[in-house]
Amino acid sequence: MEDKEGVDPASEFTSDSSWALAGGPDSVSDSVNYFFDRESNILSEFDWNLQPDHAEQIDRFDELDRADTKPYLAGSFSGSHSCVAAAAAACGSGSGSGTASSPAGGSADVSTLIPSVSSSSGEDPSEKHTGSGWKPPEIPSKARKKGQKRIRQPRFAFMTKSEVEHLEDGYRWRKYGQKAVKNSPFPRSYYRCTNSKCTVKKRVERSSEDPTIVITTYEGQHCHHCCSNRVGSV
DNA sequence: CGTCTTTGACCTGCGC
DNA sequence: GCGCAGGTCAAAGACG
Repeated sequence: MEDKEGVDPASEFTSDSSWALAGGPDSVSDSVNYFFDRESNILSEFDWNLQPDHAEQIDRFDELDRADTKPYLAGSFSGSHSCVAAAAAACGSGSGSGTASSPAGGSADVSTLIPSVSSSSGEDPSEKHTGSGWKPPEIPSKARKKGQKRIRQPRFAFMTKSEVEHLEDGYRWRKYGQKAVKNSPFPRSYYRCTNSKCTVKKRVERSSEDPTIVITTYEGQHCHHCCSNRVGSV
């Protein structure tokens, strides 16, 4: 896994069956594109200091889990849930990393940000929890995992040119796992929002081709106010 | 003392 | 059905 280099994680996003390049007319609807047209604005409204001028330096990649979710994506973006997903993504992006112990805050040199959005299933995000954030009253976690299908929440990924992996975004995150990923010498870190009621998760990994690029993927939506869990206001 | 990171094991999904 | 890879859990240790 770790000795297989040559494939950029970003490529996996687009080549993998569960990750499709969005933004194209044959992959998503106009409504989705509409959203993508505005995504940078959305991010800009948060803490991320997006620099559109640099956005073209790196291929944008979006995450769409399944073909059958596209209709949902399209419809939702023009509806209400889409806004939730979008806002969640933006919220996550504008709040994401920044673990209390992360030094990223000041040294991160964010020169490039390519936001992307994805939606996995059309189910209620509030029901999609496999982590400690959601604990069924009587079903053991393991039993639940066996009997309940894992459902992905809307995801939002973007690449950042930074020397540090953990970019300060205002929210507090707790690392719950790290795995070596195939085709990449760099491990992937898994973070979860420290807010016990929040289901947002984040994955952080470096591009194998360009170690200076950090790929951050947010999944889910903050169930609390974007500012309620921030590390130091603003 | 509380919070967070680390790390190995386990589980699930997916392709062959 | 099997094997691989990704994702999550949970115990233990470290740190402030």
